[in-house]
Amino acid sequence: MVMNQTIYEMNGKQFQCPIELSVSIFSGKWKTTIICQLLEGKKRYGELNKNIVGITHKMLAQQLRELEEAGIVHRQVYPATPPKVEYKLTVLGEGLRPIVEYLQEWGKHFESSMSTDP
Amino acid sequence: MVMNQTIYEMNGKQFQCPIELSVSIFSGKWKTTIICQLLEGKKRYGELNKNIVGITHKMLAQQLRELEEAGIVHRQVYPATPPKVEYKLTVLGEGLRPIVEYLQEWGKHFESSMSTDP
DNA sequence: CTGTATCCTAGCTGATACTG
DNA sequence: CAGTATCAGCTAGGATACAG
Repeated sequence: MVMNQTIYEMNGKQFQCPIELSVSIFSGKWKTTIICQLLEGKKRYGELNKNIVGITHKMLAQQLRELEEAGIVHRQVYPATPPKVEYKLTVLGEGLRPIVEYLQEWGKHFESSMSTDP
Repeated sequence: MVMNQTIYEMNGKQFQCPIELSVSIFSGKWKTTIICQLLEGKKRYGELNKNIVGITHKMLAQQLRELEEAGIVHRQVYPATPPKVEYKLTVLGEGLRPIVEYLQEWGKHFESSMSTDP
């Protein structure tokens, strides 16, 4: 059963149900793309920047920071020159895999219904 | 396996994978709340407006329209005075139920990790 | 290589009033 | 009852330049 009416709060934002909270986690233009990337495994900052077409330094850094603060992404710094930073999903982040896979299935289903339904 | 790099297009917006497309469907401040409501069953406009705390006419109408255009919500008008309009999920929309339920579970898990993790 | 800091804009969102 | 119209504010996102 799907709940509602209860008010959840996090970082000053309010949510009417846990689902809103979850969705707010990967709302943001690049969050899902980043998560997709990291579902493939550990990645360096530069790799992400190269793989994710169109993203800017600012947005990549910012969205990574938000994912990190949410406890979804772990940031590993190797002190060296030049610096090396690796990002990977936390256990919590890995828990998103089934959702992401289901979203992918549903997205494909959605696409095909678009061509036959309108 | 999670795909990427392929470009999907819909309504002029571009997506790098089906997941982005899916997420874009229920991104929007009230979309998930509306979907939650309709997962409980058919609802009238006034019911939604009453149940969803804080939403305005404009946003409710607008988000419902977008969900309708995406083929997630069906709008049934009963010609009468005063008018009566019912909204319900389409088959495609019902397909979101497992996602919503998983998001709820994950959201709760997320909450508890917030209190023990930081 | 891995970021910050600034500045700027489009578009989402809300308040309010009006309508069939 | 179930919307639409208009206007205004905020904020997410992008371009660009700078930095450790």
